[in-house]
Amino acid sequence: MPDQNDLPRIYPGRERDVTRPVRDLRSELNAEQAAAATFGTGPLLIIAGAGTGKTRTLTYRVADLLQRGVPAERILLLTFTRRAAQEMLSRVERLVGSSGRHVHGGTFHATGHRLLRRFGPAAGVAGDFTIMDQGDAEDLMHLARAEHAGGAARLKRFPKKETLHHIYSRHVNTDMPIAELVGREYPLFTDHLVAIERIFGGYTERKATRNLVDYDDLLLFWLAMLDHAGLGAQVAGLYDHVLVDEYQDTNTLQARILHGMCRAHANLAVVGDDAQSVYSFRGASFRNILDFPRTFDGTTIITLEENYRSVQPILDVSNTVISRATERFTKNLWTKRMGGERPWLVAVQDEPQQTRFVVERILELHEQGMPLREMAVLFRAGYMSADLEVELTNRNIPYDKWGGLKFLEAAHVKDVLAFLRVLENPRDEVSWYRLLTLLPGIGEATARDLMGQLAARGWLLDDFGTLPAPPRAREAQRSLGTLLSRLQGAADGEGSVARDIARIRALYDDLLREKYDTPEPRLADLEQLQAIAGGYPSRGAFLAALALEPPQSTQDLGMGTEDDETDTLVLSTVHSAKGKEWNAVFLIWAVDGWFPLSRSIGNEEELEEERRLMYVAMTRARDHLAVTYPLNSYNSRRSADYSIDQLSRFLDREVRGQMERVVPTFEGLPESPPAPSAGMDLRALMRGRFGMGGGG
DNA sequence: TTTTGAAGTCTCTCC
DNA sequence: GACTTCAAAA
Repeated sequence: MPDQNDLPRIYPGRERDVTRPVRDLRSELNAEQAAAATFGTGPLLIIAGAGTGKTRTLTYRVADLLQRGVPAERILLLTFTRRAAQEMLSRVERLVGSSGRHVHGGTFHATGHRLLRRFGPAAGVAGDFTIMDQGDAEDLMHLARAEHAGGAARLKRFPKKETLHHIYSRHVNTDMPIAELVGREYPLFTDHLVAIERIFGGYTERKATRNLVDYDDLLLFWLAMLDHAGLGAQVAGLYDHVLVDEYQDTNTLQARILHGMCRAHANLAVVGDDAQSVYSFRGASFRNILDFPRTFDGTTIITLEENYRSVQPILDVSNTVISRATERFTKNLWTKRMGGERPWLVAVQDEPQQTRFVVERILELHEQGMPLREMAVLFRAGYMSADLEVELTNRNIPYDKWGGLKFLEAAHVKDVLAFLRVLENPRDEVSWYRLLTLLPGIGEATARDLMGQLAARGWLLDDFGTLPAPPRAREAQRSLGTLLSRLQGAADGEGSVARDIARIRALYDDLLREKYDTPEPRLADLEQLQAIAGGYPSRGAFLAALALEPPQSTQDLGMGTEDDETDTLVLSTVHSAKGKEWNAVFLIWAVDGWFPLSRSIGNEEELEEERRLMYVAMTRARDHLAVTYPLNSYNSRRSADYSIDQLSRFLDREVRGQMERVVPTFEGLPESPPAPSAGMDLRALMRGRFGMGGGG
């Protein structure tokens, strides 16, 4: 591992090396950071703006605790993503040496999972439960809906499984009564409240009898364990210090868990920035961070405002954008990084030109010596990078995409995993449903009927082959039955999961080839899945890891290789980019309806969240920021039309005044389609703008 | 009654 | 471009 900070390792082992002086961590931080890092005991709230050294402060606090003699395994560090946890723990390790390795760190969900595996059996939760991801949970909700909706589901205006799951999850995470939630967010469905609650009851019941656990349950059971008469004290007694990153993205359920975990000592340090709260769809509320001092008596508040990341012009624009927020609590950021380039506001004609501008500017910066890994292209939603990805591939520019549609969400990958999951948990109804409907001649109704019979017989895998399937499905049923029985008997061990997948594919690949015209990319996905599986000792370990730590990007699938070695451009949704920084950032599709997304327009709260999201996007940049907006876009709804697009409403007159307007010319590149005659001369819109400046 | 094919309807963010 | 809904076919 590269020791970038070339810091001496003070703690080679668990014992402090008394021959070396204790490192003065204060000297490496500013006054506020140092106060936070070396703060003693009791609740601590650190309000930290973008780029103010939030991670650094938290990392140093962990190091300071270790230096003060707190055993590493008595420290719990909760982060929002697994990426953040890994990064912080490796920084701690660089700072204090290998003792940092024993700090417990991870996401709330991963930590809840670990505790549930360990303590669940004592609280009546079977230890071999299967974790459902969101898609699985929605599928189970679909089954519950089919059973419990009654006549209501036949109506047009009845919530879909995704909506039901969303309502359920919000209810669980925020404590808001279902009636209030539905009334507030889905007034259309208030007539169906009784049916909705009945479905939720059925969903919960199904989870229990099928030994399934959804993401929310990982938190719910954690809280339940804390409230448990026998276990509570044991679980709460695991840690002496709890630290939480991105506190503005926690919800009330998580706050209650923290309250329970720290009830004996109140040694809870949280870091957050209300201006970067962008996960309200998950039940998070930036009010949570405001309520912190009220929830935890005697809270000390420390505010970090000096930004070490961005040059002043980038900070100016970001500050102006966020200053329009109707409610905010942190102050403006400032920096000593004076000078620097003003952010570019780039008007392009259409998507192909936007793509071309981004690619050429990236190549230009790259030729000037900036590594690709120091640049990122950000966008509001995963699908918005499609055109760019094609072009990057054509030009052989390596990139790594974060966020957006994930590998594991692809139907064919889920299909193969369903085989493994049924083997691991024969009661896993969601996976049975997938497998059964895969067979010819078996649809939803027959699948439900067969599952009913399977349940009646006690979910024995070997019974599957004897079930009365329709004649068309007989042959496929027999081969599936044989396969499952055979795999069930196979032993775990080195490479066993990859071997299982190979056997599954012997059956499944043919189905795949029949189903799709071009099965090759999907077959390649399965190839990769098989390769990843090679690194796990058992099906259970593999499945749990996939649910909680999904490969974050297409590159991550390349297995354990350190990404630092390869120079790769990052494409990312703004959400996935949070907490990261790059030398040059391109924000594409800064168009009203795209950013902010049109569905948020008209809803004040959602619009505010979009604004914060824009702020997050801009503050990722250190030296260069370019915001691009196509003047017109191909509108798929009315495919013959181009629409004239508006620049994002967040880039108002004052913001634009702080930016450098740029219109790329693309001389000698005639492939670009001419502007369509939409009744308006688009070039007229561009008139009065500056030429492409600053470029070299 | 159940499955399948075709037209129609949206399209997000993450553990 | 993926998924739901509707209508016809088995």
